[in-house]
Amino acid sequence: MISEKTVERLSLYRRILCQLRAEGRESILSHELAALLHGKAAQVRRDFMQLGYSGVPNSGYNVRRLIESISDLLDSPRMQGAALVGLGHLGLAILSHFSGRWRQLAIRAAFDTDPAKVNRTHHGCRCYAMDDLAPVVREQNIDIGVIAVPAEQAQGVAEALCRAGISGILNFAPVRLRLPDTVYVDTVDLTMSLEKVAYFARQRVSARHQANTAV
Amino acid sequence: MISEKTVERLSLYRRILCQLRAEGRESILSHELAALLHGKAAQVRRDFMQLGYSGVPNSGYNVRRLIESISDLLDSPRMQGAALVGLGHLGLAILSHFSGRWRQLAIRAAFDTDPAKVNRTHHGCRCYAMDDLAPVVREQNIDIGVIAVPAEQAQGVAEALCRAGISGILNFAPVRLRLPDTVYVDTVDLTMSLEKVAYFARQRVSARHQANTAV
DNA sequence: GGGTGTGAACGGATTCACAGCA
DNA sequence: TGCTGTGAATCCGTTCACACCC
Repeated sequence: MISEKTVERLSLYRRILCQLRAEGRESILSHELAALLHGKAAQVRRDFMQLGYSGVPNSGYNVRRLIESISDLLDSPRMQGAALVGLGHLGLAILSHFSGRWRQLAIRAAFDTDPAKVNRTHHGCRCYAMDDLAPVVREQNIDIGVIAVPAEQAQGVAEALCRAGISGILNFAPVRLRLPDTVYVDTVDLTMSLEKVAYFARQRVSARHQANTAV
Repeated sequence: MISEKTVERLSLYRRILCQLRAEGRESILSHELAALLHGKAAQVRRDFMQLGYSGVPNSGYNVRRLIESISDLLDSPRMQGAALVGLGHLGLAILSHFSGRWRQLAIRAAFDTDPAKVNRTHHGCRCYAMDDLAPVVREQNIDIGVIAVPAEQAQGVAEALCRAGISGILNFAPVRLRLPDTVYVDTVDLTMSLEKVAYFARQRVSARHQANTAV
């Protein structure tokens, strides 16, 4: 019902709104929020329309209520747990990034094949052996998997997570996962992102050069 | 001229094609490639059309030539260099991910404020103090910046990179950077990605449940 | 026959533009 | 007056469908 793009923006709105609230701001206009997001005011209004939250003409949106409204949509009524597989640098980065920040969504367990990491706590999160994946996922009521293992192992790990009953995966391995479409998959591909930046950076350079010579 | 989405896919095509080449595969049909990408054949053909590379009816595309053709577009004729700012777990993850993998695009220098990291080599990459950013960027002919610092410092780092003359930024900090539009910016937002997965994972669960009860 | 290349149709997301309201 | 909510228009990416070629 609500589109992927809209959900992404709602997540960003919420983050910005929380900052504003912390600064004591009580209300905000659509075009102010748009400016902060590099978007257009109409888009902001349409997103909130989908949310079902209404603002007030001339005084805008109430920051606190808007945050609540977005949270009603984005957060699960019951706690959602995530499992992280792979405790290399990337896994550790993810762990420290998410450690203890959200109440409604937390990484509850980590998994790795390295015996030196297993049965220890990293950034406040216990690391288990891969064999324990299914039981731990079930016991801790985990329904999201985060994959931070090398490309070769990603497909296997993804399948194991699915068998354990997970319903969403955030994948950092540079592979297109083949999974039943009962699970939602989002892949963050660092290589692709860097190549994209490299390409468009070059375009900007030549555009700049062109503009200079055109004058 | 060529869209962002298309560039993303070209990057993925190339990776898959390189694997195929390594396996000794000489040619491939549009619908085979589409299947590997979870896309449609028409899309693949259209992407290659934009590239200006033509296949042959009934025998498809020559793998080696196609890779060359994509590389002509994506890779810079002269080497492109990148600078990484922030050597926390995320920075190290990025460094090890990209270390020595590409000839046309490499991370040439890293920067951090921590004196324990400065003037040492990490994953084959020298770490400099932040003060050296501008001179090193200029000397090493770097035109891409990768930001892997905490949110609070990201804007400042981004501005410093711009002043040093960079033309593209890959940003991992959860902030919308405000920069002149002469630089291309792509932000990879882990928090947003995870929240998105969490949301759609929930939707899948209820969809599954609905399907079960509907029968 | 079974591919490719591509104009045309489609669909979803964004933006415009304006009615309605404080 | 200056904002919000929203139908209508527009834009852009994707997909269809078919002419053309091996």
